[in-house]
Amino acid sequence: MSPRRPKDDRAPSQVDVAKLAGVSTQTVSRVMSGQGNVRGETARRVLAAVDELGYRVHAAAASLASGRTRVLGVIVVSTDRYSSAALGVGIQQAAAANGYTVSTAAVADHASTEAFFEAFDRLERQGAEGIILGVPVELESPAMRTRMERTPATRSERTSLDPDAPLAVDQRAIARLAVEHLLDLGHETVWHVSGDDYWTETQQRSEAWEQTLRDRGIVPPPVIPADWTPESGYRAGRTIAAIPGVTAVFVSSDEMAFGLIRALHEAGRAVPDDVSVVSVDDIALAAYASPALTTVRQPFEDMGRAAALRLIAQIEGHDAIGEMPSTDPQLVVRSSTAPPRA
Amino acid sequence: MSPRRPKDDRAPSQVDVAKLAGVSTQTVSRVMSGQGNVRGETARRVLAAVDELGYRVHAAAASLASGRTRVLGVIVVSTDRYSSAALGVGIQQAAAANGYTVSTAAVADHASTEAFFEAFDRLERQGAEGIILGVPVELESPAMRTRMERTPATRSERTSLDPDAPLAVDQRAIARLAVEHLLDLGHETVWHVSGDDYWTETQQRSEAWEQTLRDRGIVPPPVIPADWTPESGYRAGRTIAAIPGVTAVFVSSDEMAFGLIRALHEAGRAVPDDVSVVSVDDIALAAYASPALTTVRQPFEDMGRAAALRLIAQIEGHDAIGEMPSTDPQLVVRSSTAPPRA
DNA sequence: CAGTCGAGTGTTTGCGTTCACATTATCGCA
DNA sequence: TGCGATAATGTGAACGCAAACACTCGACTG
Repeated sequence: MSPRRPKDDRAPSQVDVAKLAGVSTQTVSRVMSGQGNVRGETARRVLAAVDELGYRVHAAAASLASGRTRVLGVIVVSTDRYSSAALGVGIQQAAAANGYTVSTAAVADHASTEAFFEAFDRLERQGAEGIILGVPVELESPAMRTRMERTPATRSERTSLDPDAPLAVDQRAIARLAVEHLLDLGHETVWHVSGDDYWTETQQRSEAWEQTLRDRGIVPPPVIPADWTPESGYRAGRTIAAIPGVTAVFVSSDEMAFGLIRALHEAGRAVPDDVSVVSVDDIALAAYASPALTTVRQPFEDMGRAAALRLIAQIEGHDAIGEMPSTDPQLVVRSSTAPPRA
Repeated sequence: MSPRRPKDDRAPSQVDVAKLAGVSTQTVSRVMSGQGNVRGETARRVLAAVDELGYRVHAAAASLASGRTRVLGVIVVSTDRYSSAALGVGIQQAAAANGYTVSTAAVADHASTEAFFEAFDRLERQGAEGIILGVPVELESPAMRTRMERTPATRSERTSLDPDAPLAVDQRAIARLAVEHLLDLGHETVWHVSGDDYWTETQQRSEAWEQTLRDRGIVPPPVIPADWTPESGYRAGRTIAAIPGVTAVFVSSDEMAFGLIRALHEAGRAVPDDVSVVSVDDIALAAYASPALTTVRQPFEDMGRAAALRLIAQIEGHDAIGEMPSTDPQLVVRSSTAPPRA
């Protein structure tokens, strides 16, 4: 049953298949790429030969001849962070569904621009026809511009290439949802633990948090900076625990919320009895925190899918592939929020 | 400053560089692949031309001519599970350090064998020179055998390519560490919430858990099955809460432990006062659970690194690249365990 | 001082495919 | 019954690079 190979141990080629099926290589090519214009009977003969020889298209050769690779590049932060993983799942799905392969390059969290470009170039050299940027990076530099001229790129959190394009997920809406929930519960003000400054999301959420407070005539307290990690959330929690009168906190990720709540508890502040906490993401563990996290869900998988579809559309020169998944943030109320103590 | 391109818009090729530098294409090739035997002065001239034209090696052409792609394939479960993400980080590192690119294919959690083979074939066609299997799969089938003859594959949890090779991380040691910790604390027996049956780890841990109990003359209670997700941990927790007299549980992942502990709390059983819990993995959030999880750490990143290095060594035909990262499991005692109530 | 070696460089060939075009079969319709 | 149109197939030439081999030249050997 093992496919018989040509005498030398080289893998069977189109020529071998053509010979066995009694057709030209061009016909084999047509059958393999499914581009029609082949009689059913002929196609069947070719397929039989393919099967017998165990032939498979040599991607490098095909790509050399056609100029296409059907490879999507992804640059991600080298981390086990939930958001990256979930984004990846969506990207993979969309890519596979459209016959693309995904090539990944990871860069350290606060990598230098050079490290980033290196990753970009590695993917480009590898033949990536488009690149999804899952890391915060300045698109306006000349170096980035020339690269993007050659190879289309898209940022996973944007709706288009244009650096001013609206975000795929409205980050301001996220902050507004969180802050208003807290305010509506009766809290007098809301403190904010932000994510890492390098990320666009961070700034947008901070601004919207501030704006929402001001809209209600509240003077915002200072932002407490952190960097997405649970450890940084813990540190922020200690800071907050030392400030008297804090009853509500908007923290920019669930992972930080875990650290924050732990620090609060250690300091004798109960959540939500003394302090209410709203975070962002709705990771799988959010529902199983103690208390279960009230959080604003970001549809990471959908974002990944959307980014991939966007890029594929651009590569192939049409406007859209199927419908873009909707990516509206959504407040999920659980047990980490409550009205302030009377 | 923008690199001048040849008149037609095609990307510059080796020929263009050769012409500009006044050498043969072969010399350009030698310079690009850094294989020496080129006079410093000549190399400099070539590099200058490369720079001026913005030339980059065309991977597909190079790979067609040389028969090498320097691509590593990875098949992972399409999930945001912590272990997969961390494994990926290690793989990326090792690959990049050795000049390899990583191509990923994701399959659903309980995908059919066909879906798996499809992913494998996609990577192979894409030119992967070796494939890391991050999913549980039967290596003994004929279909798998013929594939592995062509393309070396290794399972991320094993120490070598050999399907019977010992596990990279001693799963029995993990279970033993967990169970003995609980027993030494004074618990009379230890219940076990297992992971998904498809995974090798699951069976090994169950066996070692059982064995460790028997070695101390304890008859093991029935295993409570789960599937790695926090939800399944929660369900297992409800089951356990309904059983009187349970004081110690060994649960096969931190993520399940979150669910388990939540269910226990809801049922009025305190952790660790009423029930002690030891889990496995030591994910980033483990230290921030309430209570902080006592867990057996698995060095996922190192496992990923080791798998990649192993594969690269085999691809290149030498025995080892640098030292293999050590991958010993390690008990991390935090606050989810305590002696049984008097 | 002829012979040998090796570093540096060039020439030719082939990798396995697809593209553009040429050719041949097939069909419908007047 | 014949003619044009269209479908099915074949032919030759790239695609951009590295492998294999050939060549040149200076340095070193004995």
